[in-house]
Amino acid sequence: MRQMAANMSETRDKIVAMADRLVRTQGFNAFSYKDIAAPLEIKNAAVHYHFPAKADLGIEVVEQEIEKFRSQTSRWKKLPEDEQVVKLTEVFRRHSQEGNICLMGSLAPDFRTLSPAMQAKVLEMANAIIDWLTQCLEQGRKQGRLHFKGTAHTRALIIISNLQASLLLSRVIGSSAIRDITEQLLADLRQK
Amino acid sequence: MRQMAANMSETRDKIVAMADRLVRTQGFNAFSYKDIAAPLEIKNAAVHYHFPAKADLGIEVVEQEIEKFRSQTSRWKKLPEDEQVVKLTEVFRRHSQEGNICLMGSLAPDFRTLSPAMQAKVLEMANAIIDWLTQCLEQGRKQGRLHFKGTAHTRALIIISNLQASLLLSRVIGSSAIRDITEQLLADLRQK
DNA sequence: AAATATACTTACTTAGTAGTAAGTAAACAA
DNA sequence: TTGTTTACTTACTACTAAGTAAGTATATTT
Repeated sequence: MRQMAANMSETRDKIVAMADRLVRTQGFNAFSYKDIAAPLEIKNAAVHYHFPAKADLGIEVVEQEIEKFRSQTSRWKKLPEDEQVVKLTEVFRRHSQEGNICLMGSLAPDFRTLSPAMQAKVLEMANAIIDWLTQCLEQGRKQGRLHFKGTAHTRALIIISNLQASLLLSRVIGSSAIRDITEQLLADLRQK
Repeated sequence: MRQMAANMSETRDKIVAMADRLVRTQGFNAFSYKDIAAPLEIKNAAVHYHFPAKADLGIEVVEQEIEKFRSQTSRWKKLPEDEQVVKLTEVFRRHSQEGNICLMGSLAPDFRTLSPAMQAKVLEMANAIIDWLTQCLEQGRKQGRLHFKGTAHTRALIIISNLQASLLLSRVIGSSAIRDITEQLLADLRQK
């Protein structure tokens, strides 16, 4: 009657994937271990076995997101900077199509209700994205491929804000928002 | 031992004000009726007396926000359009100083967990803000006071995204974000 | 073959949460 | 003065949440 313990932590991966989806679709405070356990056909306590506290699960989700982001951006390294920014917007558009919002947009509203350790992880994620985009914009301007006023850091904040919030807005007013916003953003950056 | 029933619905107003604060600081799904009742020194059931279900309370909070927005913007009517946009950014900066995020930023992540009636109210709020800013930008461009590429509607979406998300980002990476972002946004709009 | 570790389940506790039914003091209206 | 409405409180129900302790089948090591 017992299930195969086929290979180690297959269930663990499924739990994290489900949690990731739930954080993005529902918000961190709006899902429970039951919402993870039921569809995977395991028991509540099995989730607690892998992640004793909900914060542990949240931290893992954020950590994997940071990992994913770093590996994606490093794969774009050889592309010209304007193409790299396009890649970034495509990541967000894909999320939008799946009905997901970005982790930052989902976790920032609840930020104060998160454990200190999880807050730290979210900050780490924010900095990873901001630092990468700042670098990319700086470099792109030097190469004459991107054009914008002000510091690269402030421009990075503006662009990330746009991407993040466009996913939120899309959910309320419909998915055309993300397309319109990203297209205009790229046009702004490309024009001298 | 009973309290004065001094004037009608004084308590009701306090409940809505407290709910508004809690939605903005914690998120709609992260506060309970106890969090409202305890600091007001009333009982849980008193909140249910005024707002039978949590969604009723949420709807009232959003409705009052729409009301507040309409009355504010109508007071700016005589100002030049660029000044009106400045006023809008000031509203957001003030929220930032109080540690609040905007209602849209707080409710959009949880959107799918909200009742249909509340979803409709949130959409109404989004449209009120977008429509106003679209009009304002359109008019400002016609007057030669504001400069931007693309449609006024898309530009309105971009600016609202920025304001909204800058409050979220501020919470995670610190409050300098909102200042930097709003200043750059205004500079962009003013420059030919 | 025995001991141990892994990956769970069963069964539970504790602590909320939204929501309700019934009662009550004060204000107000007929 | 009686009746009714307003604005609550008291005391609950039904449910869900996170988290835990103890047991068990399988796999791995010794």
